[in-house]
Amino acid sequence: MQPEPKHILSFKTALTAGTIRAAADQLGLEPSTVSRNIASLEKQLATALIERGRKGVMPTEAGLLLLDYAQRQSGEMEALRSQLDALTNMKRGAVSIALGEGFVGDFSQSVLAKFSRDHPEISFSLNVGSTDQMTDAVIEDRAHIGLAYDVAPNARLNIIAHADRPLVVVCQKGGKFDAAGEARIAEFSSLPCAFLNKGYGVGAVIADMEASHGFRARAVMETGSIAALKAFVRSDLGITLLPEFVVADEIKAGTLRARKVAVLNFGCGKVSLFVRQGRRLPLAAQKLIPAMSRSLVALNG
Amino acid sequence: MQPEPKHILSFKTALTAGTIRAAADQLGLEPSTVSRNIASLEKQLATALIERGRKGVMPTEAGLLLLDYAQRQSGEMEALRSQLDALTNMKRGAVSIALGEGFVGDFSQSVLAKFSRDHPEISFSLNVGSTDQMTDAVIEDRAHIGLAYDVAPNARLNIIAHADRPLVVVCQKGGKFDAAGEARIAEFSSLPCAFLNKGYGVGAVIADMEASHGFRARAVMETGSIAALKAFVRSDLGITLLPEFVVADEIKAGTLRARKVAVLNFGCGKVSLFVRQGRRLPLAAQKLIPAMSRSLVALNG
DNA sequence: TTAAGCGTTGCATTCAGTGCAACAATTTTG
DNA sequence: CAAAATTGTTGCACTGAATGCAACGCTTAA
Repeated sequence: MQPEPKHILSFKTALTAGTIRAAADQLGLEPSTVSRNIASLEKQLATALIERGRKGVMPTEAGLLLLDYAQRQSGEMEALRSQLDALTNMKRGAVSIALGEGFVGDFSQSVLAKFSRDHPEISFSLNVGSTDQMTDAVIEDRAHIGLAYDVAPNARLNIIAHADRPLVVVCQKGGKFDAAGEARIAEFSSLPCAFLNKGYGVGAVIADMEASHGFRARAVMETGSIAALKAFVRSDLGITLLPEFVVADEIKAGTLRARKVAVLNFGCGKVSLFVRQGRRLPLAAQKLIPAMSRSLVALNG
Repeated sequence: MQPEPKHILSFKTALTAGTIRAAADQLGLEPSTVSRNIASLEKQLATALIERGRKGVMPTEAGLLLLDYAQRQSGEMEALRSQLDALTNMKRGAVSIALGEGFVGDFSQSVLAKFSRDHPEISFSLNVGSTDQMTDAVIEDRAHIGLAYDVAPNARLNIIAHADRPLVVVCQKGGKFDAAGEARIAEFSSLPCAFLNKGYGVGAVIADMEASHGFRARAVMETGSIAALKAFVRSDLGITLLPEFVVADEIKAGTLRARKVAVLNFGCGKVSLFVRQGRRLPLAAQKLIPAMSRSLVALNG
């Protein structure tokens, strides 16, 4: 076992003060207490630490060694406190985010980039994958914050904010499957489609739509990669269904076109920002969440 | 103030055990105690150290920092204990002395015997061998104090005292090689000689003499044992060269004769008392050194 | 819904740590 | 030369902090 800090303090003070009584005064204790503290230390270390003389106390060699140890330990403690301070003042910190596939480009280039500029000492850990994987990561505390599409209601998750982001038909602009105006459900059965897997929220929403609207899409490709979906469309092999913000860059660049589906509430998936129910988050995460939440609400408008 | 060791132990155990209850079992405490110990730590450091979850506890970032601190501190403590052990063993158990071969009889029967009577709680460890071995032993901290013949200058050694002890010719009194008066160099070439090895200071001095005075001794025996040299002479097989004090007992008993060499500064070797440069010696060694030094100075007279 | 397991809290108890006073030993002082 | 003063230490009564016990709130698994 380690020696008691009190004992070491008594020992240290006795040596710097020169006498046990002076140390007792300085510490606001009784000489007997200081004496016993040192004696306890000596018993624990099985060594004489001070030489008791007439004019006070002097350190033995072992005492000098212990003094050195105490000083070093004190330095370690100071370092720890400063590290801890840095942590609580958010001069440092690490936030782990579970991010749905589609958010990588959009979010890391807007919210996270800005937050990172404002708080350069905070580092991020991005965990990218399907909606199911993201919720699992948050539930099992592998990530502080989750952001995913169409998160299933879950008692263990606390949905902080959400935004309606319906699915839109995405096609190559000027390609074989390009068309103007709103898309009709019939197109899904006739045109070649590429979809995300079921584990992804987008895939789950599509499966729901098939069931509720009674159609069967002509799925020629199913993948876990949004990049693969984009490549599918860019190659003019068919169409896909995605939330519009996922392909915002391409639409702006004029390479892809997004068409709303002409059915009320079609693909009414939501983007959800969530944490684990009841989890106390680090300060860095607590500050990041409002920023992400605001950005999400902005998507609603 | 430093945190209590108990608290840190509770904290550390809780994290390694995974749950507070497991830690309580392991430490033989109640879960409440462990919980409170950690809470106290958190209060003192004003930081959350663990995340309380369903399946136990997990360290926060601050917790990881504290864990690192605890581990480092534990290492410091271990180092201190080992230093203390070494110190107490030196003090009460062993002042380690590296003793040149020739000093065994003389010194262990005078200085050491007296010192041992005055300080019965101190025991000695005598490391006997050649001069080179002795200096190495001191340099590498295998011995506290070294005493040897013809120690070469060495920046890592601190020569505390030295005494001129020229070599003398030693022969069997009344034997075939006995003679009166001073010895001449020519005798070394004509008479059978036994010498110490080069590693011994005596051997090195003899080799120097051969080079500087231009003769070649008729060495019929080279050994690392002074007892063997004495036996060589006692058996009347020839002569040897040794510092006089090595054979002081035999000369006093009248069995051997020592003759000075009739050449100025011949075999002007020195006996040196030395410690490692910059070494902080245990108290016992610090007390022994003056005694040995006095004895050495007495040899000069 | 029930059961089990987690960490936490309230309360009575205990024991280690503390203060007070007296003591032995030494130096300083009258 | 002896008394006073100052040193560190020890005996004893006491206080307060740490502990154990039991109950609680909460979450998860069956």
